[in-house]
Amino acid sequence: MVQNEEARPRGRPREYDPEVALQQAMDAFWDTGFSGTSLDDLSTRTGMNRPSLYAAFGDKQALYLKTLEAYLAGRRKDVAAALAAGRPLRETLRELYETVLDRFLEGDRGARGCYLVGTAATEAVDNPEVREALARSLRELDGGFREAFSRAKARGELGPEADPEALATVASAIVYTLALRARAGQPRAALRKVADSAVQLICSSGGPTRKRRRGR
Amino acid sequence: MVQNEEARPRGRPREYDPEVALQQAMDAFWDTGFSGTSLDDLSTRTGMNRPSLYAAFGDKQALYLKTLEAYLAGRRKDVAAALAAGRPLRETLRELYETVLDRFLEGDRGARGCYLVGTAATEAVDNPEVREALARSLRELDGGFREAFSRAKARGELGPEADPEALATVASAIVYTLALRARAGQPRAALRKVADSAVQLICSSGGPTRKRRRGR
DNA sequence: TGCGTTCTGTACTAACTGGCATATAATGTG
DNA sequence: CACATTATATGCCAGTTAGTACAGAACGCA
Repeated sequence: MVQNEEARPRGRPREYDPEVALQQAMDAFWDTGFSGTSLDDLSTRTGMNRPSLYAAFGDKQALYLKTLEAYLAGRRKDVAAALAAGRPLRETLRELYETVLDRFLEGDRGARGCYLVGTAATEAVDNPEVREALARSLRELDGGFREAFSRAKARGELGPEADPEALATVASAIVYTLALRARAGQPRAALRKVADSAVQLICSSGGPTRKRRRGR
Repeated sequence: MVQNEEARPRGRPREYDPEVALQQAMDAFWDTGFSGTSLDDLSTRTGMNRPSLYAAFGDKQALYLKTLEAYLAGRRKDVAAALAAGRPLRETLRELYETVLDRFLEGDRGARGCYLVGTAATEAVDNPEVREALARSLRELDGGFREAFSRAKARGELGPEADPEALATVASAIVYTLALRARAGQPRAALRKVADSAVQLICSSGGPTRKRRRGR
């Protein structure tokens, strides 16, 4: 993955891996939010001292924005992978929500939900850059779902009256409610039930389907 | 409304109204979150100096928890009022979401969404009391919707296959997605479309209804 | 070996944080 | 009026905050 083995830099080598450190900084923000996380916390969690943090990522806000972008890139990949596979809609949705739940429930100090819902939402009123990142992320998820539902409708998995855009807003709303519920401490079984209910409602909408779901 | 005009206290009278001050403190937290709001901010917004704040509400965390409870009480009233009225389900839901949107879109510094989603969610990982308040609030909204859907099903407004619990989780998910979208800066028209889509999906679920919606 | 380069470690700053001690102002009561 | 009572106003505190200056350490290169 390193693009050039022999192009090593001149001076003293880093003692940290920038990608790992960024992930550790994200973990810190994820637990306590942007305002609630101090540079000391970040320093401890990353193992980097403050001057190194500044040299690598800029000030606290720049670091936070970088963690946001990294999170978005990761989620974008997850969602695209789940939605792109050509499996039945019902299975696709169920797997997507399960993947999302894995992410929302991990964390040493308890479930933390979605990074955006848990940290960016709070900052969004006061900070236009964070608000824009949040808005962009919402648009992306909506768009991904909308396309998936369009394709499913074209394949006959959804009835002729199904509205891909409407279904997409519901499908993404389920992601956010899972994020919130996870952060509120609801157990995985309860969250799975929420997701299954939504899948059922979505997949049986829009009138009779051209072909029944397989095995039935 | 004052319970006894002649039972006035002995010493120097207050220069603030506790209810108004609590609302102003809530506005401050609403914009910048718990950690992002300092006692100086709270002092400025309420017009009270710090010793008065402490005498009236306790420390910062106690004050925040009091604003949470006040918010919950207000929303509880809103939701109960909207869901209790014996009107058709479709109208009831539409009005409920419109009421919720009014609340989410107000604010001097831009739309702020739901107070819980915008502030309590961030604090919930680190603070068990906040997490519990958040969890309680989610349960209450779920319960309110579930009862409303049960009644609607009994009245024949929902098909026999409709699952009130499943519909309730979707209906409340819409509230949270509206909160998030509002805080991300989406305009009212977009939010209304989200709400309308969800109402349509919910109200046409569960198979054919016994009686058609009025005028049709 | 000496030198330029890049990173790390320590220590510092000025501002801000939540919280409180103390003094004073405004009321009712005797 | 003096006094108890309840509030406000000023100013202080020790701890923390984000950010940085500076010295030294670890490398490549000549």
